[in-house]
Amino acid sequence: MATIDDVAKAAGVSTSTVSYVLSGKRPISAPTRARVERAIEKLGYRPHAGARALASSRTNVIALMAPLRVGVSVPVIMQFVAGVVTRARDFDHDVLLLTQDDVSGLDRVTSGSMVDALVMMDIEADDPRVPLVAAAKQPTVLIGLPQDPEGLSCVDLDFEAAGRLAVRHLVKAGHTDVALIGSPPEVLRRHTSYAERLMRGLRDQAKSSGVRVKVEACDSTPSGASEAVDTLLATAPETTGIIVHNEGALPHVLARLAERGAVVGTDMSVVAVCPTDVALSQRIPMTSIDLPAEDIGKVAVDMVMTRLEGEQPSETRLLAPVLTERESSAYGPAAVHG
Amino acid sequence: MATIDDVAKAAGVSTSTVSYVLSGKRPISAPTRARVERAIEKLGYRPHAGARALASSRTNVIALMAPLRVGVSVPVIMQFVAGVVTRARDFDHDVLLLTQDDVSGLDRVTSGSMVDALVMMDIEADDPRVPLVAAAKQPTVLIGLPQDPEGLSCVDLDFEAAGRLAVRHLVKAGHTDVALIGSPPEVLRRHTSYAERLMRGLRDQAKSSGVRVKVEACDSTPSGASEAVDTLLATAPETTGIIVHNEGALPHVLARLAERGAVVGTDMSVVAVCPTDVALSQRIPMTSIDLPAEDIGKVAVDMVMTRLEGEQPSETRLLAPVLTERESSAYGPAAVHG
DNA sequence: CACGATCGTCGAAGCGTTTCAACACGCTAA
DNA sequence: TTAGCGTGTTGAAACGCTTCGACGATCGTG
Repeated sequence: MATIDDVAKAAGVSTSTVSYVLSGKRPISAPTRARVERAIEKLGYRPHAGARALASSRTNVIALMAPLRVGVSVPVIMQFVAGVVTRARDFDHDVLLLTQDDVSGLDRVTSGSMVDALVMMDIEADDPRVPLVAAAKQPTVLIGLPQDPEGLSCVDLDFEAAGRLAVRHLVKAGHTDVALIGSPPEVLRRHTSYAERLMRGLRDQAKSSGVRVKVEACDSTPSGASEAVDTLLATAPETTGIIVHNEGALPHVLARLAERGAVVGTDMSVVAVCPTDVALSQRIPMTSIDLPAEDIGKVAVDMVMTRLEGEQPSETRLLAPVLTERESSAYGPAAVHG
Repeated sequence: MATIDDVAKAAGVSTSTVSYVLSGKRPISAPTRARVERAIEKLGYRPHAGARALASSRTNVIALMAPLRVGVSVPVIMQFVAGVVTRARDFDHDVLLLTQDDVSGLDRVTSGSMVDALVMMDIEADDPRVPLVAAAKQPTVLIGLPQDPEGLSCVDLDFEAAGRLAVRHLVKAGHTDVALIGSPPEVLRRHTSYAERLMRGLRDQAKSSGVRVKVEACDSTPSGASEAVDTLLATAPETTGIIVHNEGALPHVLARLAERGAVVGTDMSVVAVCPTDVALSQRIPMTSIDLPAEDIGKVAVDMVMTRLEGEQPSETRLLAPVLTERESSAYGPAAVHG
């Protein structure tokens, strides 16, 4: 491999000049720049990442810690990841992938100066990783909201607003008895904050709109979904509007409703909280509140880069929810009869 | 951050001694080792990754190029990725994530010495990336089979054997008219080799078993699946055994079959080629040929590590398919009537 | 016309490791 | 007694880059 010295020799300049051509940190005359660039081209020169990291204490790599196995809906994760990776490239950074359970990886990549910054997904209310990265010298952005962000930046969909929005939509359509089919019990047990935030918004809005609301946890399996639907229909038979916040269970919820003879879009309005493409790939196009996973990933990178260049203060950004009406929701009984 | 010199000073030895304690490349007496280890502990010392890479030309990072967006079933991709990442950790390596479309990333990470080796997923028959990595100094393992591996190692499920196995299973159950609902047209157009290999095995076995076989491409959408089922039932109404090799379409294929009045497991036998957990999360547990994505990812890392330590020759490993009988396949007409 | 800025370039000192050659020491063997 | 050997340790030279301070040349300004 050619080194910067080779390039300098070939171009008839000093190594520092080559370095400044590359980094643009000092003015270089046009002819010199041209000669250097030609030499780089000819030799196929690439700076050695390690050497660069050593000299500049910048790696141009960010770490992304993602839940690679557990229940959390896989397509959603992929979209986050895709957003992070593509946006990172826009900033000329690469992405080192860490798994959620590899907690020691945090120390490894931060203390070892392997990365310039971190992005962590799927944050729990009392996440043990938060204090670790808060102590690191690298800036970190959390996707999700911990109880105590400890000066870290956070970004997420505003699930509380999403809960309110979903209920308002159903109320406006005349429904008076609504329900949530939500996350799996283990997610709730971990106090993953998005689940709780959605419920809070839901309940607030239901209260102020004067409608009844029933909440069911739901495993992301066919049987889990069936069970949730069955108990819902048994314990709150007057329900005509359902909010589903569980991508994995969604198809099975719809299937079970069909089996039970409820026609979604007519007898029963269903609003999903999920990425748009998931909403569109169901048996009928779902009215949904978009979970803009890829955007969130991108915003996370934007935030991390901002903190990397200036000593910006930390911030929390909650993206406003957007509801798109499709074929799974319709006017409910009160509106019909009223 | 503490450096190796700080450790050396604290332990009262030279820096090289500390280095040898860390790497184990030279014998160190027990007492010295103990002193050094204590110093490391006390100072919370971590070697600087960049410095290490510069001096040793080893980064302890491997690159993984994964298709982060397109049609290929997302859960399957995740399993590959999970397999690669966890196995890499077993070898004390981290994973740098590249997206499939970022072809220039290959040159960046190889020429820039950012990684020790590469793993590339979703290889097409005439993949433009193959010559690139073949020219790199880092060893590479391909998940999938290109037309010309150019001395690179490959690993994949033996899809040809899987095709034969699926047909044999259906034939043994008495079916005489079988069909494949396969990959989306765009996958076929790209000549992604697994699709073609499965079809080859399928046709071979059908021929030698004397059964008829019909092949339908299929988009991974509800409508695509419905269409495929409809044309199949229209053009080959005598079909009683279906092989589905399309994770995304699978649920919709089953749904459409149900709508059309075909009872899967009784009127119609269906064999899926997909990861076990996908097979199990359908409306009924599917008879399936497992696509051991996580294992394949792990094997890929094993192979890449082998090539990293010795100058092993390249090899191609095709994993033998395993069929597990569940509730979606049953004895067909010939067996029943015969 | 002399003065200080500004521009473009250079030399050299790091950055924190690994690793090679060398050496000190205590043995054994001759 | 000495040569030779293995064991454990060391000093110093890379590794390839960035960046600081310095310097000559060119410029505008009073």
